[in-house]
Amino acid sequence: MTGPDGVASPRGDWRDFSEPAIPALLQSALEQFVTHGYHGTSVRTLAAGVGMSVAGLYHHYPSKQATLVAIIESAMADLYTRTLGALAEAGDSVDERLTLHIQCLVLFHAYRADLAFVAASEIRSLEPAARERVIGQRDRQQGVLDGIIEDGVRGGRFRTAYPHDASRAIVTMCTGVAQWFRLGGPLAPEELAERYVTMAKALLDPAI
Amino acid sequence: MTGPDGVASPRGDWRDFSEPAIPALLQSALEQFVTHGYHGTSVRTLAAGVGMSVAGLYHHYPSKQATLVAIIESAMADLYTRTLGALAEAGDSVDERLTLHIQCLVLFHAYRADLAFVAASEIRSLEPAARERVIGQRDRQQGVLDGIIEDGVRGGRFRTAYPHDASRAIVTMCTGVAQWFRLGGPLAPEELAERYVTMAKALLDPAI
Amino acid sequence: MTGPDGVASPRGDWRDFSEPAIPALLQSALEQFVTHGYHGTSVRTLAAGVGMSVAGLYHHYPSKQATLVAIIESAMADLYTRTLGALAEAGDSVDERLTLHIQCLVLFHAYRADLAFVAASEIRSLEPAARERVIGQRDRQQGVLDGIIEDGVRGGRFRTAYPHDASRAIVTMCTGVAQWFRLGGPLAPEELAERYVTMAKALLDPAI
Amino acid sequence: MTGPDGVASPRGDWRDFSEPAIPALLQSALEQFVTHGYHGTSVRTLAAGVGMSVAGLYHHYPSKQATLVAIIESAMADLYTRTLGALAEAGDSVDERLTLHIQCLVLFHAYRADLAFVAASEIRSLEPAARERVIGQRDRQQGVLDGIIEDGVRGGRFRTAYPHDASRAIVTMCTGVAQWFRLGGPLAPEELAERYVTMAKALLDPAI
DNA sequence: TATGAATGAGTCTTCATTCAT
DNA sequence: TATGAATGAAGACTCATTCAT
Repeated sequence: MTGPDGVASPRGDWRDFSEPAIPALLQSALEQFVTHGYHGTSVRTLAAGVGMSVAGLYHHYPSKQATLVAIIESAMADLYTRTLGALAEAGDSVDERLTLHIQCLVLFHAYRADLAFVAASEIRSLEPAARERVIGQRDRQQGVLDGIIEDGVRGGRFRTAYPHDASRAIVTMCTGVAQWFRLGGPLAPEELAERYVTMAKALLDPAI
Repeated sequence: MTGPDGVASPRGDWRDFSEPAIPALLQSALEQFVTHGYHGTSVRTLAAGVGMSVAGLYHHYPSKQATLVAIIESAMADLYTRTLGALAEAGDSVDERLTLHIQCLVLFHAYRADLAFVAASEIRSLEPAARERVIGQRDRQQGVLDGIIEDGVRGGRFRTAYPHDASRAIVTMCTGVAQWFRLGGPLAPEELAERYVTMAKALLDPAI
Repeated sequence: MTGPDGVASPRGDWRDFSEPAIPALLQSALEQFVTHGYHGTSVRTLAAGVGMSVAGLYHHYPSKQATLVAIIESAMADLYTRTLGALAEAGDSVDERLTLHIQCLVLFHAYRADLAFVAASEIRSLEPAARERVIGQRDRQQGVLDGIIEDGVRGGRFRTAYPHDASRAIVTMCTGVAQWFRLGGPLAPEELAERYVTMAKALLDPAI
Repeated sequence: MTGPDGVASPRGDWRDFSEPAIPALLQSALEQFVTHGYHGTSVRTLAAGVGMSVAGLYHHYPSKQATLVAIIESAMADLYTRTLGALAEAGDSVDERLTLHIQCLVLFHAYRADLAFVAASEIRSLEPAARERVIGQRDRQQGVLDGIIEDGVRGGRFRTAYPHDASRAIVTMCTGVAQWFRLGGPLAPEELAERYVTMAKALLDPAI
């Protein structure tokens, strides 16, 4: 994604996580959802988390459910936009597409661990309409790696005998980053992403 | 309990999932926890799920929390017991230890997907005492693969440059099986386990 | 009350508190009613108090209410029987009737403090039929002192200007013994009774 | 607040019971506690008593227990403040101190019978922290009469041979007023108080 | 915008009681 | 007698939400 002048803009770069992903109120809600889950969080503690009255909170969001929807849809949109950015940068090379896509996945799940975690774990707490929408977005997102691997297998670049299982395994291990990675630890997200690229490639291309 | 060949195996075969893991009441609770989460499940629906009155449920478990504790601790114990069985069977070979341990992990997360899922996702819903206990068990379980990989790297069997990240990635992809695998699908757990063994080995031993 | 041979018998003597007033089960219930009140005591703790199952308790008393009725009616009957014994012993002298009746009241509220306390404080917890019965017994009991004092005033023995208030004050201070007196303390019930006789007489016969 | 003569009395006159002692919500709760006891009263009837929903009640008090605490502590504080007022008015004379203190006790237990009754009978229903606090206040209150009587005996004004028992008896008969006195009956609290002063003095100063 | 007060429906849990064994 | 298992009703309390101000 490029800014109006055609120069890669911070806001549009899929590697840039300097801007907060969601407004402060949702960020506070997100932290509570991570810790106690959606159903384990009450509107009262949500309001307390932003130093607001309960009624005041309802001036920003019409319901507790609406905050969850806003959080999850923002997460899905953010990741998908970054994914498109990575793919655009990669061009046609399967190898480059895999590399940048894995990097994109790992960076997102490392920098936006909370957001990614809730977006995955609280889909079940969405009311039907939003749930279906989000499930569609999730499948579309999942399909990206499937497509890359299928292309790579067809083109002889990857030798895996079960591309679909490999894709699942790779997605799972990348999204799993959100469960344990903490910013400020010994490893920067970018280094971790490099390692995951290496592991994914090895996994797709077993020695025999 | 005896194995298929009549040889006594004191604690059951680690590959055997024919016996139900938990009593019917907990099984019913488990299914609701999977679908709606612990906090999203009420004792009313819990009781209805086993065709019992609410008060009747309290005759068997002193609290809703107690059912969660029973479920999670049973899961942790079951997996660890199987892990010990697999390691015992593997003997000293690093290769065999890795192979059987991965098989054990995948079989458990495929056959006991619900149990494994709740044991991982609802630790946060445990009250402090049980939570600490379970976290200890989880870390002990995690340490098993760490140990195998460290041994393999030391002995030259694996060439990975970051054994700890590789261990995390492998554990994550194996436990991730619980999120999507369904019994009765195209692939038997045993076949899936084979594939994961292959992928794990490739991941630990990249071409370069 | 005299035994079959006409000799004053321990069991019939209004001064004798050697026999337990109520069976063990009721005694245990009584203690809980004193500590937590009738509504603050559950059938489960009642059963636990006598080392019995809940269902077992229902073989002895048909309901929780029945234990309260048994306790209170036994208290009322015990006190009234003793009162009759004291009056019979006193004969016609107003002075002697007052003396022995006060002694009887104080001894009962000292020796049977728990019983007297619950009989007074839990009348409100009785269901209507038993409540009315007990209120009748209480009023009859109260009337005894009223009668003595009226006689004494009429006969010029007491100079109080408001016999009814004096009667209330004396009854109140005697029954109040149950709230603070403990057996085994520095004063024996019999000594206390002597003192209360003196105080009651002074109260009924002010200097001017 | 000013007395009838226009002289400022910082905390109100100890003889003045024209102001309600507690807010309407607590007054309603108080009446139910008198009739059914604390444990015999449910939050549902508590709410119904003030024409409010259960949840509405929790907007004002965080728990049922909190209403009991508020009631009892308000009773203890009210009585003690009045007691200090009476003592201040009495000056150094033992006779005057006794007179005004008895008057204060009787007026309080006549005008605030319900409050006094619950404050005495439901101490056992307080949770430990509040219970200890209230017991301390009760003992302090009890100590006032003990002190006056000790002074009177030491100074030769009272001839009782057992001042401590006499004090207990007097306190019991004064607090007992709350059990039977009803406003609007044949006797005004002030008249009753006069009579109790006379009886207490007689009791403390027996003819021989 | 913001909030204190309010609420119907729901939460988990305990109640007194019953009954088959 | 005795009891483990069970239950409908009620217990205290919290829920997400509304609304007058």
